Amino acid sequence: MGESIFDPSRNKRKVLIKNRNILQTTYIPDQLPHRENEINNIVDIITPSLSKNKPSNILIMGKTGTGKTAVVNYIGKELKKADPEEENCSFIYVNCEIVDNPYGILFNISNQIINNQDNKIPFTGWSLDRVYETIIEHFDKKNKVFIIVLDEIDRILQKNGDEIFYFLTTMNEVLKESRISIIGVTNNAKFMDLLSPRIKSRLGEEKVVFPPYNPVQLQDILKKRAELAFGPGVMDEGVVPYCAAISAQDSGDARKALDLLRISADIAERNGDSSITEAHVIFARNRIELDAVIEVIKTLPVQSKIVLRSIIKNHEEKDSSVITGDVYSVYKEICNILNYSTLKEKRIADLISELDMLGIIHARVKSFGRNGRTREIELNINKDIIDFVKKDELFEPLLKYKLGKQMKLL
DNA sequence: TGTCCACTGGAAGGGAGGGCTT
DNA sequence: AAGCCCTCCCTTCCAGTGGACA
Repeated sequence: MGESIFDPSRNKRKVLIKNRNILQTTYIPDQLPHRENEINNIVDIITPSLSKNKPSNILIMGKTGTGKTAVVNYIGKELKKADPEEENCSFIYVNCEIVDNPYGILFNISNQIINNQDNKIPFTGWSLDRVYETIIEHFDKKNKVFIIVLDEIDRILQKNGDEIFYFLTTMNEVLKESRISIIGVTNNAKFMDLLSPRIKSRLGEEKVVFPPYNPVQLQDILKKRAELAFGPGVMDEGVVPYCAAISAQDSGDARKALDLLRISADIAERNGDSSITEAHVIFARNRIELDAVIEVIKTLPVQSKIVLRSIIKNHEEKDSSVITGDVYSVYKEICNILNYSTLKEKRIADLISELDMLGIIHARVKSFGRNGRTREIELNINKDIIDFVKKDELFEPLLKYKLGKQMKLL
């Protein structure tokens, strides 16, 4: 019997994280420090639901990492405590970042209210009208209040307009027994302005704004979580204040602060270090930034990758401004070499805008006078990430072609 | 002062691909 | 099998535009 490769002595790692779960951003803590006002506010508004009365619709606004989602889910949990059998009200949560089309949202809602397999709505195939009517039927059967949370609600608007909101907010006029109430959650301060007037007033009956956490509050939040997640003496004193300071600088985002703490702990653990130090935090900060961008790039559709590759090529070959037209001509050549179909100019212009929104590039519209008006495109990623893009196996054929040398336009 | 460039930004529509219904 | 429906990706069309240049 030989030695197993899983020899215990090989694992010199010291366990620093007692309860990893608590540091995840999906974790709903029992207490949400510094959000008491917001919680009270919302509870006041939706309390009538416990006696089957329809609460006002609410729009929750606040920057990312200000605890909106956590608060909403916390309230959902508490609501269930107050009404365990869901006799008077049910809480439905939909994340519109994941499902961002009308059918998907209605499908998602229906899944949470229909428990009988046979009556389920299929995930595609039906007309919206039929889905809508079926949902109403099911709502009405239950005779209670449904509180529907639409998290990241602005995502729907971007792609689909506001028809779906009209659907939802006018449902009460058709419902006989039940009532529904919408809680919209958004980090887009201009969301309201983008809605048509008839929907604006319905959706925003009540507004609750979540201000960013200040450094002291952030520190407090981190400290409470850290106490639960780590054993005693595992963390240097300066770590929490440091994480808080960094995150406060980057706009008071508690999620980022928590990530920072978790990744720092991970790094320390993996290193076999016996405690978490500020050095780990610095390390973690760099890694988070890098990982986030790389993840985005990895998951880019092929055509977008080719566009990005074209932009990089342009920057390597040109001293002057890189504009949409430049990108397009290189894009076409790359497509030819790789044997991919070439999309039209308009589509590429749109893909460039998307890369801009993802933060991978900066593309701003600029007029070059007689030379027209178009986008001036800058890269917004560092050398390491550029290399990462170039090494994508998708672009392997380019190596043989000495791309650029033969390009007429460059 | 007007012209004109190289697009932008918005809208509308096609068609492939998912799947339901009859 | 034929007919619907919804979504996604893409094309086509077009009016609009900031500013260098004549």
